[in-house]
Amino acid sequence: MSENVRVRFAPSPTGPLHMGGVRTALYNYLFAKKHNGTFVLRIEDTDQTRYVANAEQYIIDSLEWCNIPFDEGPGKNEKYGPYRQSERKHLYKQYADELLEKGWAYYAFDTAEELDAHRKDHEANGKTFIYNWHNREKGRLVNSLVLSKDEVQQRIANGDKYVVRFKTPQDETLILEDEVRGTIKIDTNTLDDKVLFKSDGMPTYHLANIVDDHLMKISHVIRGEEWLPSLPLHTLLYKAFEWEAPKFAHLSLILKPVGKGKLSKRDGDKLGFPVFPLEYTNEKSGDVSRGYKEDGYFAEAFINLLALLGWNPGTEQELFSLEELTQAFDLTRVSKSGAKFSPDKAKWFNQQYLQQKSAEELTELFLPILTRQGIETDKNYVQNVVALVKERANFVNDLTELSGFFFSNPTEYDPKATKKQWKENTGELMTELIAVVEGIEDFSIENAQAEIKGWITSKEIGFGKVMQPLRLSLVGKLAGPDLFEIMMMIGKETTIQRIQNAIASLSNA
RNA sequence: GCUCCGUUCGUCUAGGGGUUAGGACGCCAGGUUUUCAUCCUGGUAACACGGGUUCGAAUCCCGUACGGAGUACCA
Repeated sequence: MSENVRVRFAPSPTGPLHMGGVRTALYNYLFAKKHNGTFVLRIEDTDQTRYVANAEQYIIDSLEWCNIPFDEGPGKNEKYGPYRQSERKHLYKQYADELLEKGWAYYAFDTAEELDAHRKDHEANGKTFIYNWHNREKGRLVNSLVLSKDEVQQRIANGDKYVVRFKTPQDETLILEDEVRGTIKIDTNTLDDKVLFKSDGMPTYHLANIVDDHLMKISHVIRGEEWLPSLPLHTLLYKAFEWEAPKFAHLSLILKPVGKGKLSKRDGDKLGFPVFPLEYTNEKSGDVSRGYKEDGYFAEAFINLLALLGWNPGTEQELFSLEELTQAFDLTRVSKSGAKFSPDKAKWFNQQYLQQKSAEELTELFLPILTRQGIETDKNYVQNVVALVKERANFVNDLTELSGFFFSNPTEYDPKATKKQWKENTGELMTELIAVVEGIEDFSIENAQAEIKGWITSKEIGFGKVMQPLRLSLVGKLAGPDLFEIMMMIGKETTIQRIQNAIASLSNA
C-alpha cells in the first residue's frame, strides 16, 4: 500500500471551508504523508449556480494556515491538471459517451417539472419515486430505453434538452468494502439511475469524480459520510469503465455540541466558538464569520483537536505534533460514529499548546496586540510580564486582560472585593504601608518582602489585612501573580502612587 | 416513508467473549498559591433496550428504539 498512495481533497467552492472539511483534508494529508504519498487538491466546481468566487482561495489559505498544504492542485505541480473541474469540462463528455456506447447509460428527456410531478405523486401515495429503468416507471419516463432509436436521434437533433443517466444493473447484490466501516451490502434494485451528465453540458459530481480520480491515479478516497450512499454508484461506475477502483473510507460527521444534528455555523454563533478555520466574509451579505485563527487558536492546537475528533491512536496520548500525527495515523482507528464537538476541550487543547510556548515566543505574538491598543513599551518589559501571567492564559488574547495593570494604573476597583477587603481602618494602614515602601532603599523582591512582612509581623495583624488591600490597590481586583513580583515590575514610584490612588478613592467615599 | 450507516460516563474515547470497564475534557472536593489562575491529589459518572448463541456477552447474531446521512440536471 505504501507505493503510490495518492489521495485527494475535493471540496466544492460554495463557501468557506467548514471545520469538518478541514478534518477530512487533514485525514487525507496524514494518510498521504504516512505512506509517502501525494495529497491532491481538486476543486469540484461543476455546479455553476453555487459557485462562490473567494471560496477557492479561502480553502487554499485555510490548508496553508493549518500547515497541511497540498502537493498537487490549482497552480501547483500540475502534472495531472488542471485541477478545477470547470477547466476539465471537455474531458467528461467522451466518458459519458463511452458509457452510452457500452450500454451502461442512456439518454433521458424528462424535464425537471415532469420529474417533480412524479415525485409529488409518489409522495402523495406514501411511496418513493425512484428513477429506475427496469421497473416501476416503465412507460412514464421519457428516455432512450423506451423511445425508438430514431426518435432519440431526432430529439437530439432537434436540440431537445437531455441528460445522461447511469443504467443501474438489476437484481444484483453489491458487496462493498469501506476502510473504516467494513463490508456493506446493497441491493441494486433500491438504487436509482443517477444523472451523470447534465443538460448544461457539465458532468455531475458522480461522473466527474470517478473520471478525475481515475485520471489522477487516486489510490484512496477519504471523504465525508454524506458520500456513503453514493458508494454503490461509484463502484458500479468503475466497473462500467473497467477501471480499478480506489479504496474508500467514509468519515463520520462532526456533530453540534448540544442537541441533535451536524455542526453548523449557527451553533458556533450561539455557543461562541468558530466553525471555520479562518475568518470569512460573505461577499454578498457582508456577514463575517469568525475563524479559529482570529480567535487566537494555534494552528497546531486546531489540527490536534481535529485529529482526535473521530480518530485515536489507541494509546493515551492526546497531544500530538503534526509529525507525530503523521506517524500515528491509521484509517482503521477512525471511529464509525459521529463525534460531538466540544468547545471546552478545544480550549483545553489550545491552553496546552500555549503553555508549551516560551515567554519569548508569546511576546512576539502579544506585541502586535499591544501595539493595536496603543500601548508602546519595552519588549523586555513585555516579556517579563508575559512570563508572569502566561500560566493563566488559554489564548494569546487572554494576555491583554491578564496583564493590563502592568501597563496602566487601575481605574476602578472590584466592588465585591472592595467591600470585603477594604475596611474602616484600611486607609490608615495603607498610608503606613506607603511609608514602609518609601523606606525600602534597595527595591528588590527580597528587601521588599522582608521589610513589608517584617512590618506586618510587628503590627501583629494578619497578612491578609495588608496584602489583600494592597493587591486591590495595585491590580484593581483580587487576582494576578505574586504581589512582590508586580511591585518590582511597576517600580517603587508607581507602587506608591497606586496605593495613594486607592486610598483616595476607597477611603473617602 | 424508503435505503444505508451508527449507538461505552454529560462530551471525546480505550477495550472486540472472562477487566475492580481505562484515559481525557467538564463538573465537585481537598492541597499548593495569604489572591485568582495554573499545578497536584481524590471523587462523580457509561456498555440504549429486548431476545438469542455461549459455561460465560459491553464484546458475536437478530430485532426494537434512538441518532445520523442519503433520497436533486448540489456537491
